[in-house]
Amino acid sequence: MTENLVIVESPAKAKTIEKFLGKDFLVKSSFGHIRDLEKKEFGVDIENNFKPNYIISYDKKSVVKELKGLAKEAKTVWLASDEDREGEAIAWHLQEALNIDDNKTRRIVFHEITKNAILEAIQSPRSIDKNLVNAQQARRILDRLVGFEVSPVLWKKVKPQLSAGRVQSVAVRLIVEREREITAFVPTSAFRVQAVFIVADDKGKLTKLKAELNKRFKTKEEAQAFLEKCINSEFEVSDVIKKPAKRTPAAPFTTSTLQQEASRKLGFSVSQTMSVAQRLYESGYITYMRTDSVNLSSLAINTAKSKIIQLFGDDYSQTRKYKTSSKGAQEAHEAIRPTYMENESVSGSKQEQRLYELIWKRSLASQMSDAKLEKTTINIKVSNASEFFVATGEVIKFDGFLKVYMESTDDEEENHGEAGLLPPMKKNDILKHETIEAVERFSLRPPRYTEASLVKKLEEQGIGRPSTYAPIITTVQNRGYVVKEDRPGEERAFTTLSIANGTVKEEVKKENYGTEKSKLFPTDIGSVVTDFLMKNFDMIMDYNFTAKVEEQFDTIAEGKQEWNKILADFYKPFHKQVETTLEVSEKANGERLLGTDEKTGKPVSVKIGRYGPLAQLGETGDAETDEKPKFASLQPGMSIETISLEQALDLFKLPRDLGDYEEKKVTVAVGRFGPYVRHDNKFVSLDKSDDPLTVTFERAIELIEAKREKDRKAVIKTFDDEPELRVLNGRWGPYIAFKKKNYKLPKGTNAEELDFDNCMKIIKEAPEPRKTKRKKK
DNA sequence: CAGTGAGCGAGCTTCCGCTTGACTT
Repeated sequence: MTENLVIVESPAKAKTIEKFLGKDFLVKSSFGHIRDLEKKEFGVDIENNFKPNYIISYDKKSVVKELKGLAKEAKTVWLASDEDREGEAIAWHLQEALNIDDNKTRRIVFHEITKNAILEAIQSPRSIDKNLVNAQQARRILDRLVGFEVSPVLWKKVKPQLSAGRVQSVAVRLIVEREREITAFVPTSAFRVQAVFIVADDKGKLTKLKAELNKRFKTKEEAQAFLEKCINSEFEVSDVIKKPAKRTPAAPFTTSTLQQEASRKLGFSVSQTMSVAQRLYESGYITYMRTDSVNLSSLAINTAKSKIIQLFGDDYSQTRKYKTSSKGAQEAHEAIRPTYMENESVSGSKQEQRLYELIWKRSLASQMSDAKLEKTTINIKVSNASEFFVATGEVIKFDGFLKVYMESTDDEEENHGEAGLLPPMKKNDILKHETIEAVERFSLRPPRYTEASLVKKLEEQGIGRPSTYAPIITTVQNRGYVVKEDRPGEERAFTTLSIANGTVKEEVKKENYGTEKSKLFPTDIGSVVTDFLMKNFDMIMDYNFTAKVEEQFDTIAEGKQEWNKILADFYKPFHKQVETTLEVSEKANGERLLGTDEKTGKPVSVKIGRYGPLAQLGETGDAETDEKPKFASLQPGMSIETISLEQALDLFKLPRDLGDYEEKKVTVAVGRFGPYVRHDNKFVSLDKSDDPLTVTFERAIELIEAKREKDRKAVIKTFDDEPELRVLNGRWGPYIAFKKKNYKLPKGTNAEELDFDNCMKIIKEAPEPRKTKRKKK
């Protein structure tokens, strides 16, 4: 029998701690929360002071059973869940669910997984902080009330199966509003003037110097006038200004900053980062990856220091303590850092190695000295004009932390990176110009969110927690509110002016802009739901709602307020909104009238239908003519908010009848899988370059014939005795098709040599397809 | 797999935060 049972949240943590504590301690894990509100019948008795009804979560039954047995045998049970609201609640639920006596329960906490921290914790146990637990219960119950009262309103007023919640609805709102800012954005253009000067040094060696004019011109005429003045101007250095500057390293990683940097530097998605980090954590290479703390243990700071001195010398070391600035941080863990700072790399997959290296560099850099720079600004006056050119350069005098790590940024500004060292120059030097060019540049619209920049925004607002950032991104996409995709950019013309042979030459060039990769776009349903919620549940949709209720939860944690009182205060006005909305609110479908079809004189509108966004031609309920309206689904990438009348009318042109081929109709249309040609009940996808609205009969036949040829090649073997049995060539190589089912060939089979008996044998021996319990759709 | 959009009614959906695997593609 073990004297001491220690329960932590994570199994990897349990393993580490067990080593520190020795044989008198058995360390087990609860795998997070073990109980939650009952889902059926709400799980909260609102009439009865919001009494929660907790049940053991389905997938925790065996864990709880095991822990219960161990707890019964142990003399002392140490509840060592995290030191935050959720951790305290886990400890309390454990005590309740495992039925542990108060006098044999000890509550302990530690912020870092080091031997000292753990031994110290064992020396100073406390009891469960019921106020903190109550703050968690209030949080949990409030989220249930919001989610389970508002979602059904959406089912009735918008569409079944939709969801709303304190976090997800606000996340969608951010994306919807950003998209509308982008739609409303009107770019302005201005002419930026850049010059390349030739500078000669003492020995007559020539170097180029790029400089930009201190002013942008609003019109082409102004830019032209300036360039004309330049033709006969002299260019003289009027100022050389040198200023020292410094840069400071960024704090070590939290979950949110790790997700951002892994996205920018390694191109990882938010969930990819988390699963790679999880593996590093389980291998013992890094500390816990779900944290909002930037704190490093003194042990880590010391090993980082000696590593830095060993690698780069004393000058590069500067120990620092970082403070968390993000709203609502609970700081139960350390920052994310290598377990052993001295390990520059670890074994594992390529991804694991790259993420580890990123974490190692960031952690090490955070304990290094500032980089010292010298910024040089050179002003060059133009004899015939009042404007002047400015060249800037930056020289690193001492690299400090930049030796290992440089943080990236999200901005899409075109000219990153300053020029490095400038050629030596002094006041009154006269410069010759190589080129002077005025280029029309357009203002930038607000950027769309990436997964990582959305996480950053949410964290800034105190919305969501490190353990939920990745799931939030998944949820809003699974609910169909948001899509992550690439979109092609558009082409636009811009004007350039340059000096050539003593005159100003004008050219019109083309550029692509607005190309998006892996960005978050709202869907129509996302926009409609957001509008509906904004109109009827402004309280929940307020960006400050979470911050406000967090303040309330804090007063509960401090013992200044009763948790049921806080909930009652919230629930009263909230529930009234629910009832009023159910009563008075119209069904929301985002309907928008686009105009009238000139041919038929009928109205054209768009809205969200049962199966998604659609365009409608004509009106319903015309009893006299008994004429039903025409419907057409919107195509991917179209939105009911931005579609034009012409685009909508185009949708009704499909399916198009192209004529007869082999006495059967050839039609072209757009289906769920894109544009296709249909002939004799067979479908052939159109090429990317084909437009279903204009594709010709000849081209359609070409596609049909190509498909036939391909199908012929797809059949490797048929059997006279059994027409339903065929050996086919598919996307993943040869396979057997038999009675509508497909069977893969055992490795090393030569498809050409298969005979009837071989095939039947493979079919017979094929493993039963496994049962799947897919939740989605 | 290449559609749908009338209307009725039964039965279902849904939240946020802690944790990992066990599942697909």
